Amino acid sequence: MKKNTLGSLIWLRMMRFTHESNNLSNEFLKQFDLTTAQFDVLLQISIFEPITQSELAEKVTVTQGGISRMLTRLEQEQLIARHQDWKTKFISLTPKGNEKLNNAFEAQLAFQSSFFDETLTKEEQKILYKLISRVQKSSEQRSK
Amino acid sequence: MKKNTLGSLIWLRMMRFTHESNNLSNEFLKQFDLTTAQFDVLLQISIFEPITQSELAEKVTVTQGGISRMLTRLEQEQLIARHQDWKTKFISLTPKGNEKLNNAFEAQLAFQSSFFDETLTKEEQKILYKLISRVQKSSEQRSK
DNA sequence: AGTTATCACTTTACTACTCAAATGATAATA
DNA sequence: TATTATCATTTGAGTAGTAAAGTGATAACT
Repeated sequence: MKKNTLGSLIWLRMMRFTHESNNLSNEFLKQFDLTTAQFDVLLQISIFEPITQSELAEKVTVTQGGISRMLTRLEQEQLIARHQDWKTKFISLTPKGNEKLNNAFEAQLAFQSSFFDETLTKEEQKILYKLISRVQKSSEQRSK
Repeated sequence: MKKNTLGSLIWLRMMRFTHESNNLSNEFLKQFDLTTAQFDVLLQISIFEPITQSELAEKVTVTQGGISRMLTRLEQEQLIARHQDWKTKFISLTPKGNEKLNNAFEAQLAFQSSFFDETLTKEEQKILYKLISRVQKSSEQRSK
């Protein structure tokens, strides 16, 4: 019988949770005709616009190529605009994109929160946030 | 300025962390010629063998179709065997698969653990495990 | 006995990602 | 002014996942 470490158990639970909740979130966002990834990207743009593609790629942990294709789709749907300045393309939300994000925003945040509100007290959530933040920041460092 | 909820902040951190650490893990497992998903599947098989494909699919949160392809690949590399009994295929590790898993096992668990050992005390890890377990179990319920 | 239902698994068509080579606009150099 | 370098973005080829239709072996009716 193989012996697990505490860390590996945490790792497994987190992987399962993010996978399951990502699926549920995709299902949920269908009503707004969005995917979880698209919501994430639109939200980041709304916070940081105007932002370049490479900066955006880094924020959402997708490769350059991935972002390029993703934005092409979002541009086709007229949710974002790319304004080229020399070699850099600055991304911003169109009014339509902004409206779509605003429509989905509250519902999606409530949806995300529900996973934690259902099972944890406010105090526990604060603790969880502190712990996971430390872990995430250190893995972010490692990724470079 | 949009207002985040605590839950949505936790959600984002977790998504980022699992994505980053999954990438790092894939990189790490290259030395064993495995992906994170394959390691996960081989480990589940070693624990539950003989196991059917649908049971396995549920354990690793991949669809039936996904598992079917994945196992076809693993079978081609002779890491697993499928033994058909009526309509059900029972999956088990081959000696080669078992050896490969054993080779990678300790290193991979140490690797997974390192994310938490680096930043959290043993006590904090226990707390994190308890909290994330509760959250994951409830999302698992919802997935059905 | 012949038809229909069931059920685990496979396959098709599609999507979205990856890496790495190509593109294209400008800057720097000769 | 022609050539080369730079660098953000795009694109080509490949991989791995999904949903849903298809397959095939057996069970269960009529």
